[in-house]
Amino acid sequence: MERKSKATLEDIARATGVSKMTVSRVLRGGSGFSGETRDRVIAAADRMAYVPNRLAAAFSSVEASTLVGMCVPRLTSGLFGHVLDGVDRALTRLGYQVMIGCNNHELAEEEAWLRQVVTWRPAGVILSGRSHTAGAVELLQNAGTPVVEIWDLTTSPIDMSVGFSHFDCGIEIGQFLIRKGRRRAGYVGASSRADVMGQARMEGFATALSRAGFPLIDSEVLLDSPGFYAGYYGLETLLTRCPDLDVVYFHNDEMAIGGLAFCQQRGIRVPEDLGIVGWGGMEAASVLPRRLTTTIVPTTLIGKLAAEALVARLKGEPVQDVTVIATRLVAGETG
Amino acid sequence: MERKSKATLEDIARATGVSKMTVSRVLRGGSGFSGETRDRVIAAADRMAYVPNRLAAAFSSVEASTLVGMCVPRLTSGLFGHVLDGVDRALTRLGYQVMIGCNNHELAEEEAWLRQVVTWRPAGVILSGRSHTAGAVELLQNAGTPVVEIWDLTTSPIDMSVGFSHFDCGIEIGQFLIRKGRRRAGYVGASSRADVMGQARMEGFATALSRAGFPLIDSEVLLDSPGFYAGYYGLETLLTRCPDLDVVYFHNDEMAIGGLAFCQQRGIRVPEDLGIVGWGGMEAASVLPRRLTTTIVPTTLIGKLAAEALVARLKGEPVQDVTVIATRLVAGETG
DNA sequence: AGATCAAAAGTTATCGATAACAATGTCCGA
DNA sequence: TCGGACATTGTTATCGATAACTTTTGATCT
Repeated sequence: MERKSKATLEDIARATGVSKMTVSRVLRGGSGFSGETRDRVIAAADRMAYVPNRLAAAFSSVEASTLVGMCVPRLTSGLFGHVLDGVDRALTRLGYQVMIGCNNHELAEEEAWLRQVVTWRPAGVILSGRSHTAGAVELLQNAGTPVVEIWDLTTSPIDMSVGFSHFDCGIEIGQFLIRKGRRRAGYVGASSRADVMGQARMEGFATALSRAGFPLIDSEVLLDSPGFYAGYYGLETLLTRCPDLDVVYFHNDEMAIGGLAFCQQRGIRVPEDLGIVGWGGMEAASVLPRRLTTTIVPTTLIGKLAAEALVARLKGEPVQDVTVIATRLVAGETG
Repeated sequence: MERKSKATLEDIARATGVSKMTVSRVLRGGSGFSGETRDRVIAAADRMAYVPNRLAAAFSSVEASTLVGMCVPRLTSGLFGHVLDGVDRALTRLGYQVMIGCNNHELAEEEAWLRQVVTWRPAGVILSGRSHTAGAVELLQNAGTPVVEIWDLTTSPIDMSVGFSHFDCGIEIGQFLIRKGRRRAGYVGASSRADVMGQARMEGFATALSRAGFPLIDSEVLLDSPGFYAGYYGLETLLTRCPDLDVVYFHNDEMAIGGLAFCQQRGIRVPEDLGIVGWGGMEAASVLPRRLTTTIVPTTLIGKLAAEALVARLKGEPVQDVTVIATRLVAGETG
């Protein structure tokens, strides 16, 4: 497979009898040329199957980059798939390209990814979470590009932040369950060391319960990926230790569905014998026989707003540093 | 936020007292320098927080690009999330960066994405599916970069292919159901116009049934995204027309689970009254009360092999053009 | 008609790296 | 001690676009 077409601005310029600067101006659609030249240039570019070289463009002028880096904790998570989709749609529409990365919930991997990404001199970067290594922060500050931290709200972002408080999600669910009369609550999670967000939800949950006078009885946090199996076996382990819990809050919906499966298996009635509460708002959850009690996170919206904030900053438009996203508690039938 | 560090090879060269070519050689880890120079250069680069400019590198020599474009039909699909993960892990490990795109199952959107991607002069491109617009194919041939088409097997790839036959998946399920004694089968799908792969599975399914003498009774293909709701309502519609079906094959697992939910709602016993069969191998499916009958696709593996094939070609190593991936029929308890 | 000014087009320098080639220097055997 | 082989280093040109500046053209107005 050999590169056939390799027309450059120069070639088009020669073919049209103008200078390559004029060609550049025409193709970027600015001003400084007559209608007649424009037509001739465009016709020539078309005929010669001209493919612009954005490498050269981005290289010659920092502002010309249309590359945005986006790093998520996991690519296989349903939630982040939607975030990514929101980002990608918005950025594609606005003429940008997305370079992805996945940090597996490890800050060090995020930094490693960033070190690669900044070599491409991206126009901006979107990160998930508000915790980063010192090296990562320094790298970004030196790069001088706009940065949006999403998902986990921070009031003192590196640059901009679009997200919500995981702690508050936990608080809200805790208060809700107390109102529903639950008194003996447990928590089942699963995460790598560095997952501060699930941790924050659990802490919010525990805080709300304590304030109400019925503290969290026990929790089981597996060092595993937070999926269906972890929910199933996590609940089993927790109930073995504390058989008399009356509600369990899970790290996410996948795990809660695993928990539901365990209950069904053991003949534990939900919600009569045990309440099951998830988090995140997974599509699957809505067609379960009983609607899952959970918190819905507007994932696509977060992605979209993050992308738009980034582009606004790039264009020099005013942007608010912190965008708070509202999550929605769905009462469901399992809590 | 201002760009602070902007050290270039030139700066390091000056600081070290060598030429920038020598610095370039050291930092790329080739040969042609003494151990002493290497240490001094590396120390200087470190001290000056040197960030290589891959834009300049890729620009000056075509081989230097470590950028790979990857286009999937949907970013929110669980299956493609895993494919993407497989690709990303493999490419990251090998020192490449991934630029993503999403075509929403529309060939025209794939071409539009490609037009943007090739301007970055990527080292290679991974596409999903084997159908592409004429413009897209021409673009790729002119670009002269390696291309891997994944997911849907083609024996005459643009360049390389890693995938499996959707038609054969349908055949296999059809034969399986006939062996199990099913005689009155239906199909429920959902897709955009251009989704040839779901179409291929249905055709394989219908072919197997016809060969056995019990042709496909009816099918319902919604113009909707192939999710839980589409499965639920698609089955409802199909059963209204043909109440006496004894098995239904769904476009994918999500839809099959929607179908299961409908059965549960209506008191239809599965698999006694009606068999429910999915496709794809969704994690969630494995913790359902009854294990879903489905075909498991090794998504991550496909991504990994596609990435590795691409890199092998880039390094000039021998690569087989077509890699056939085995899918696995899981008998389950719902078929 | 000449002055004025804006639009249209051209010129030159530059971004930061790499390729290709040239120029040293060093060591060793003949 | 000479010369070749090889390792080390330097020089020059180049990739394709854009920024900033200059020149030309043409229209308008007094």
